Amino acid sequence: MHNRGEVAEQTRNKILKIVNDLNYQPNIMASTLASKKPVLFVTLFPQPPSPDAYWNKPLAGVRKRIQELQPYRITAENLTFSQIDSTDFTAQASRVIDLNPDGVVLAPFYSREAYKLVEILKTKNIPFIFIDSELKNVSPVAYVGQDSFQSGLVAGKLMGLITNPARPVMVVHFAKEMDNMNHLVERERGFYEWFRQNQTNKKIITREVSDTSDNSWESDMHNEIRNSKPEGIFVTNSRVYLMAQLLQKAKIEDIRLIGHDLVEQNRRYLRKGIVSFLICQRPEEQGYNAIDRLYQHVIRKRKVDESNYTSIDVVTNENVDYYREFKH
Amino acid sequence: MHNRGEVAEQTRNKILKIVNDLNYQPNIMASTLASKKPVLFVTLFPQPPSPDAYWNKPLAGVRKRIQELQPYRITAENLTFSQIDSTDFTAQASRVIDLNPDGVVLAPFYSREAYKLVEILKTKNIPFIFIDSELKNVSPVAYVGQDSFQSGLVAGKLMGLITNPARPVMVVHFAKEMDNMNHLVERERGFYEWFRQNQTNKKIITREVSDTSDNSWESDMHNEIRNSKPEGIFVTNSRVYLMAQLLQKAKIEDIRLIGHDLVEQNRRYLRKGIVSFLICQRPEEQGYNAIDRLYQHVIRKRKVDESNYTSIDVVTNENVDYYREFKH
DNA sequence: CTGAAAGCGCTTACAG
DNA sequence: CTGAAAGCGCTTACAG
Repeated sequence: MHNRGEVAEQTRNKILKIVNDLNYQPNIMASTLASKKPVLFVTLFPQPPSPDAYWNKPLAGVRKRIQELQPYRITAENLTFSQIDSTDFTAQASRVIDLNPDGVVLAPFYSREAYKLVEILKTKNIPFIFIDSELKNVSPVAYVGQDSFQSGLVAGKLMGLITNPARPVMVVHFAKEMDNMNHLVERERGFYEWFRQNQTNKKIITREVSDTSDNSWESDMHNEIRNSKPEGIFVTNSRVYLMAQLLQKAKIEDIRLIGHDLVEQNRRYLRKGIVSFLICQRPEEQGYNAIDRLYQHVIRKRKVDESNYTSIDVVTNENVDYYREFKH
Repeated sequence: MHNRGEVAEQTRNKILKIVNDLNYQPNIMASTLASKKPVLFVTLFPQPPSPDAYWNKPLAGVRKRIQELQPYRITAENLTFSQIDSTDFTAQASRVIDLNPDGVVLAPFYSREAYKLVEILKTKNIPFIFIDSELKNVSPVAYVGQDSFQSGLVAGKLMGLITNPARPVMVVHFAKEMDNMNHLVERERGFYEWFRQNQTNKKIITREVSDTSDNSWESDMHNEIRNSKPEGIFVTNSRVYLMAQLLQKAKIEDIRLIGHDLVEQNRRYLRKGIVSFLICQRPEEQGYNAIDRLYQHVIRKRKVDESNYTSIDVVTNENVDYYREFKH
């Protein structure tokens, strides 16, 4: 049964039949108790720039599931890499390898560098799961994240509901290196697609803000707004609070704002009514699920669903309090 | 440590201090392995009238968590009672008692009868958790459900978005015995409250449909619609598909529909565009969480949060596919 | 290679 | 009352 040594094919089948007939289920409690072998999972996520930042949330979910799994002798090492320096990803990736983990949860933020890490994991037979975004053609154990295009459709619909069809709207990306940010592009595509299907003549423009290290982007954006006079702005990521700040400072009150993710600053602007909708993706649940699937696959030897798209939540002032975070 | 016999207070404290200093955590695996004592949880939910009906969903969540907890020697007995006959509740309640369970999850559908059951559970020291709705002043281990008033606010906001402020809207309850259906009343209150705060002059009327056993309600409702000409209808529970059916049959296409819960028929009308929004409450998650809390309380002896309001999800044609059910 | 013993960290029936 | 042994259902090092 444990594939120890050679057994005649016939005997093997006979035993397997009996096992099957008795519907034998090994007792995991007894087996983890008897086996002293500890299990190590490693996570590799972007470094959150502040305690309220988005990437703390998947980590909270990871921690929760790890804590629950503590009796199974599972521990985790949570590594992070710089969101502005791709060489740091490579450095952390080699730490991942050095730890020789039994499983890895990975946000493949820099795709080129991530492909290299995945290559090594595969040769070492270390199972891995993608979170947030995925690399194609590398067959991970699972992908846990959202469907960005579809969430763009939702953003489009909501924008369609709260703006006059005759008035223009704007899409804003706060990001550098857009090529690595496939998410944002997909959200934008979905947004445009909704209007293509439902309000063909809607006027939409897209702007990128790649540098927010000083305030110079603000006056540029302010001019842009004066020129194109949008009635609504869709910010494709969690940094919608930056736009909210700008509108507040400039005392612009007739522009509707839609953005992503329930980080603390966004929550505040949602409550003030400056942000109309936030589209959310339950990052804590994603972290929790990623670890759970690794556990199911590595320890329980069960097959897990390969893809796990989390729900696309529409959060407003009225229901925001019921999208609470895990307690840490 | 196991409170066996008498120990001098001093010695007791000394030991407890050492235990504390060493940060001793008992190993649950070893303890459940050694203890042959099985644990029985009982659930008592309304009987689902069809395989697609709402109350199958909490049950699916219950089953999922029970299955996960199987190695802990936890089993469950899932009892149901008739939604149209309160005496059946009492009959099933006495079966609950006869089973002498280690914990109970209870939907207190008929409040008077439920109070009696809770009374007995308390004298027998059997912990219980409410699901879906709760009884006041009986201190359950936890309540798992939604905030109905708040979800009414969400319904109001959405209705406000998709209807002209100058046009009337209608609230429809499909229910008999409204006094026992506090949920529906609270949802209605929240709905009115949103308009009170945001569109004071909005015209809203409420209608009750208590008998849908034959089709006679349909012509009555059709007349009602012809008279009051609502632009939108809010159905306060999962039976919004009945209204959708009526609108479809009568070929009425200019009325917006908002309702509750992602049952299969509602999903279909959402896809067809006849229902604009469904407000949902993750019933599978509620069942799952109820069992989990019972487990945390009974087996792990941990304190659990007393109330657990689930999120108020806004589901549209664009995001419906990502609110999937558990696999059974 | 393979059978049988020791041991994982607890609980509980039992002997003293 | 209370200490010490047996046993829960497995894994793994070990002897043959």
